[in-house]
Amino acid sequence: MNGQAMTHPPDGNTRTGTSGAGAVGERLPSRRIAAELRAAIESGELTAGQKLPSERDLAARYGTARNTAREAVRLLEAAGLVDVEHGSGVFVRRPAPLIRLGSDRYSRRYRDSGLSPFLLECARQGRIGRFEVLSVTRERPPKHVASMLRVPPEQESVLVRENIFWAANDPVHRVTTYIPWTISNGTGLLEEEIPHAYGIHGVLEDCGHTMTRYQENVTARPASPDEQRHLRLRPGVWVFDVWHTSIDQDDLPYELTRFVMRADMTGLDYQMTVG
Amino acid sequence: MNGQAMTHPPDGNTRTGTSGAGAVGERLPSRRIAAELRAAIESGELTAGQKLPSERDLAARYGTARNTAREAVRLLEAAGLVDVEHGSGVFVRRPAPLIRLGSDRYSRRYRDSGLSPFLLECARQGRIGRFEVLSVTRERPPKHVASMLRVPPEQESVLVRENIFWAANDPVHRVTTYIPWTISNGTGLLEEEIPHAYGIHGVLEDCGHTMTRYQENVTARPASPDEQRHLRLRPGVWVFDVWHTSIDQDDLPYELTRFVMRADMTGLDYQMTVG
DNA sequence: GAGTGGTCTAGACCACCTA
DNA sequence: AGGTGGTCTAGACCACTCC
Repeated sequence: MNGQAMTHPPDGNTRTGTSGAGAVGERLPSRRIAAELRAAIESGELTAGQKLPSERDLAARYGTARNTAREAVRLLEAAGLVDVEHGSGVFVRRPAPLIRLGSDRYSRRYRDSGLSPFLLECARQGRIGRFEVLSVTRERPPKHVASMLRVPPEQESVLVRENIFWAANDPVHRVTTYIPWTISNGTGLLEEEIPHAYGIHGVLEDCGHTMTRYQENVTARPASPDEQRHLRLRPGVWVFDVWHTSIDQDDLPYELTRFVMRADMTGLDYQMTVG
Repeated sequence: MNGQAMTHPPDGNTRTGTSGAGAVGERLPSRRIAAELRAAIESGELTAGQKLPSERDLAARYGTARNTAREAVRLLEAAGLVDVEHGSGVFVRRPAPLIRLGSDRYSRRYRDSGLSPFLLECARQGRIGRFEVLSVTRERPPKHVASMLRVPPEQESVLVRENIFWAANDPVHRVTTYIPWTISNGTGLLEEEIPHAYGIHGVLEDCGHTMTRYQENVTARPASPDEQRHLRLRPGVWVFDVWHTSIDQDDLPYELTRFVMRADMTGLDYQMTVG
């Protein structure tokens, strides 16, 4: 038999009946296999961490080519239901613990905790956070950054700090911070090691910029190849792309940070007052 | 020749040199094709809306099987770079216009615009928004909803409204609103047509609940099959999953809404004050 | 070394779109 | 009708993991 003219749906196979009714109605073999596995996962028949049958097993059970079983696994992976481990197998995904970022994380009441906002959130959630400094440079700002920070692009430069934020053993955020050179000059922020327990915001506060409000623009998109590497992302995982602007007591935007956060391990909580 | 022992990389093909250096270093044929197409897109050689070579073309050009060219297209699709149209071809994706939701959309200063928050944002951005009512029911609340709304789950019921929000011809949000029955009873909110120009929040305001603050919890995840249908999502597109809680002048959470928003067409803007 | 997923071949027929 | 993507077959070899 050749081609797709399927005349042998595995109607009599042993799985029918053990999985939910969700799998009924799927006509394509790959979708049908995926739907049955999905039903098994959602019904709890297959539990988190448990191993699925191998692709060769599935193909044999359903009487399909291996590629077809493989396609089914792919659908489940894209849906975020399973983790595929090269060489070991396919496993029902264990939901990753979220790092929840609260909108109060910059509040002055945490000023004396000795923790910068990200480390504070990690500590709140019982995880050990840390920073990795990728680079600290002085650069001409991109147009978008220059206009946000009110820096004339042809005149001034900005301090750029590139970081990875880690929660336990997972790299979760790729962070780029821009500060006008006129503000950061002489503060020690050009050093890798930040000379303040409270981090960048401690330093900026000491030199006269207190955060009175901030703005965050949130979008989401597929990760770039670069981000997939840095954040060790499985294929198909999206990222949050958050642009954060800090505004001081004089209404001056004095710091701009881009957070690229793996969207499968990040939550954002905002508490707003209505004016 | 069989198997993957590739001994004929298309080194002398005509594309080499026309695409960027980003394609160099890819060893697998599928990745290499994807990288060259990606480079062509990112360099502007292929512009938005333009058609890519057909899978059969690509396979011939690179001397691979069609499946291999297809895999390359798949990678680009997952990266959000192209749209695959069954029967017509593969096209460089035209960035979809974002609906930006501002944190001030519930502000009372828009009270007299005659537009509810979503329609307001559409109008601001020059698009025509509309609601589609899927269902209006009275139900026992899920545990999570009951606790948020402080409704004892075994005693009370909630009004549940299911909507699709449309921006022009795109379904963009799948919205579920929960209101304690003790609050919504007798307000006319059980009707499909909401008896107030300002929408649900107008009705609730008239019966004594003014929004003084709200809370939004934002996560993102792959769309469920159901959401893919309702929002007409291309494979691989994620959704924002936003739980919004409205809190009134007496600090009572009186309304809970879940927004499932296609993440490729939605942005969230928050303006925060630091306490 | 046995078993798993990762990639590839060289075909095939089906579903859809455009003309 | 002809071209495009969608799915499938029945094989193959490679890369990785675990015993």
